[in-house]
Amino acid sequence: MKPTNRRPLTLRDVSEASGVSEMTVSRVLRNKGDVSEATRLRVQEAAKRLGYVPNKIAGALASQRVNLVAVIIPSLGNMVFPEVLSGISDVLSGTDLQPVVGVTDYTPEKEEKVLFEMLSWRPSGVIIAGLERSEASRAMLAQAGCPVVEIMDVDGEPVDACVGISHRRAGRKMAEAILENGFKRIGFLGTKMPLDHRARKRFEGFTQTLAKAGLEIADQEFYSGGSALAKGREMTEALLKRTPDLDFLYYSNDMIGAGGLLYLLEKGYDVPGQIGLAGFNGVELLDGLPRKLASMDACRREVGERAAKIIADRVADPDADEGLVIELTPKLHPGETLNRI
Amino acid sequence: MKPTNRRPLTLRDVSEASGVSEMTVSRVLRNKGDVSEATRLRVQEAAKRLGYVPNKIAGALASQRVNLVAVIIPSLGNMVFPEVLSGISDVLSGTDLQPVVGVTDYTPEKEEKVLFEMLSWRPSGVIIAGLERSEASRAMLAQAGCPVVEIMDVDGEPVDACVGISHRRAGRKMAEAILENGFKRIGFLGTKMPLDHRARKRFEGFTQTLAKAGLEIADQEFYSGGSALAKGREMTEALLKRTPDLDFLYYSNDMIGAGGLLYLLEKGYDVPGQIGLAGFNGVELLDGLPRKLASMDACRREVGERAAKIIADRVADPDADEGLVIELTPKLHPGETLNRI
DNA sequence: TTGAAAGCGCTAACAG
DNA sequence: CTGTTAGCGCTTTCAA
Repeated sequence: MKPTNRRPLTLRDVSEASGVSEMTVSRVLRNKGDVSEATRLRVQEAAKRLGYVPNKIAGALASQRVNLVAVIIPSLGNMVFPEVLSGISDVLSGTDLQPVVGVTDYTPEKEEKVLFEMLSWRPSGVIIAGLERSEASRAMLAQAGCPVVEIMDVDGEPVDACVGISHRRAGRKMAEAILENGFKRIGFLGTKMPLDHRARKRFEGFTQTLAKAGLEIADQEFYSGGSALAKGREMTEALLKRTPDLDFLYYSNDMIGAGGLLYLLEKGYDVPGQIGLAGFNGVELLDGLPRKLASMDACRREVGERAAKIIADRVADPDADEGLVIELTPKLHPGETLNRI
Repeated sequence: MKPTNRRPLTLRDVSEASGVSEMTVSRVLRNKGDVSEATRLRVQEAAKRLGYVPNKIAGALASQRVNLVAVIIPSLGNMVFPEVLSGISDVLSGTDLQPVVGVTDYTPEKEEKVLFEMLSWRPSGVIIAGLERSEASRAMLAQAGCPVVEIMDVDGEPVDACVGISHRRAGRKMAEAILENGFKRIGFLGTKMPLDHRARKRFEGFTQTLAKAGLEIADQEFYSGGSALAKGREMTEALLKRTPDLDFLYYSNDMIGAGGLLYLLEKGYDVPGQIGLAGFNGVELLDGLPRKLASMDACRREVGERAAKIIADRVADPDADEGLVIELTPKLHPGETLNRI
């Protein structure tokens, strides 16, 4: 089967093939307005026979409406974002809206570019991760003329609506749980990403609560690139070599936490008796680990669902929910690496 | 910062603000044609000051060109596809083309829908996973009037171009390696997905090679849904409980393989002395496992890169590479769970 | 180097 | 229920 037709078909072709006016053909193809059953059938038959695919570009220009929702996230490799997407996608599939994904690689420059590119298609809404961005990006969002939902974080000033958790609060909560369990010599392992503001806020909340208890991070280690699982091992080894008396390791994500856990169990550490562990995100992966890693669930699916809901509602009624801020509560999963009974 | 302007700006607004004709404004904004430095600056200043974002819908309709490449894949949760995407994205970022992702959830119906939806935006090219699809989908691709690259598999009849590995060959190759190492009682663990044609073909190639050696799969187990790592554990346990004398387990993906590996090591099995293991995909994750799982690399990144290259070349020159088929060679990574020296 | 006119393929609005 | 008439905001083409 080889490409046959260079010129894509137009409404006119269907109109001629069916002997019905373009306008009526358009009505049939959009299920809009009343059309007699007879004409409907003739048109549908002709459209299908010819293999007509409507031109949404022309349709969008004429109707001034585009059923696309721009979804802008930092990365797809993270497991976290696909889950948000799937929440969005589930909700939107109940409407006629369609998500379109753009990726920023955690850089404000790329974000600006992607945002500009997507807005130039005049989407019906924008869902975008985080609250920190360039002035130019904020300006574009403010002028977009469509609903904007910033997601995954609520610690900051949204342009419009906002759904997420407070990462500062999440960091504090984890610190409290660790302190309650009597851990004192705490190490931190994270990513070398100054632009991951959510990780930064968790870290701030974490250290802040430790400080209140008169403690500080005893040692820390950062990585970038490579297999997170392998890096978790390496960093854990390096950290404990340098500071052997640590009794707790707080990882900025579950993947490196899992690597650390595997390493410690292999080396015969008593977890959590001798050393406690916790990660962040509550990823599904944890279920298969030899011991369940403590973590905190960032409500990723729900974030996606709520954000999509806000867009859908606003598309239906432009005044609904303007500037709405939804703070979700991250749940602590103590797993088997945090509680010393 | 609140949304200020309901009506998005048009070229005309910039034209009026700068005192330059719409046409010349358009030229400046697209770097097309000769414009005097003076006018160029005035226009750029005005556009930036107003925060003008061009309307690509109108532009695309007028110019009959869209710089979008439709990328259609079964899932984002799989880790495999984000890697392909990143290959595509890397290559396209060197052009003015932009990928747009659609997800089919491994169903032909959703694929048909997504494909129709994307084609109705008249993309410059289509990259789509797999070779098996409904007649309607094939027809749409054939009529699309743009380059089409089917990826990840070469065992079948492409509509146009094609880049991937032969999964049948991959299955055979793995079987050969297993046989060479003297394993005889082989179990298979996979997903319950009749529509995952690539997994099916690997399985066929695998059993076919076993058959030539007078062997067959001794037992098998399938799963669907849930944490793949956890499922890998459960299935492994179930399989060995039922058929304790297996000496090799072939997993249809690395994640369940990793779960199985963790389970076996925990239970004190001698791997690969007592029982050998292999997965498929060569995911990065494997580097952090206690013992490196044997696997086979599906060249995911390269597949993405090559596919994007084909599209880019064809956009530049419509006659380039038509119907090109590129078969990549999957590499076997024996890891530490296959070779008994 | 700049501008004016004529659509791109479709749909809103109105008339029959 | 069906058709006609005007654009949507931009770019192509041609003229100045």
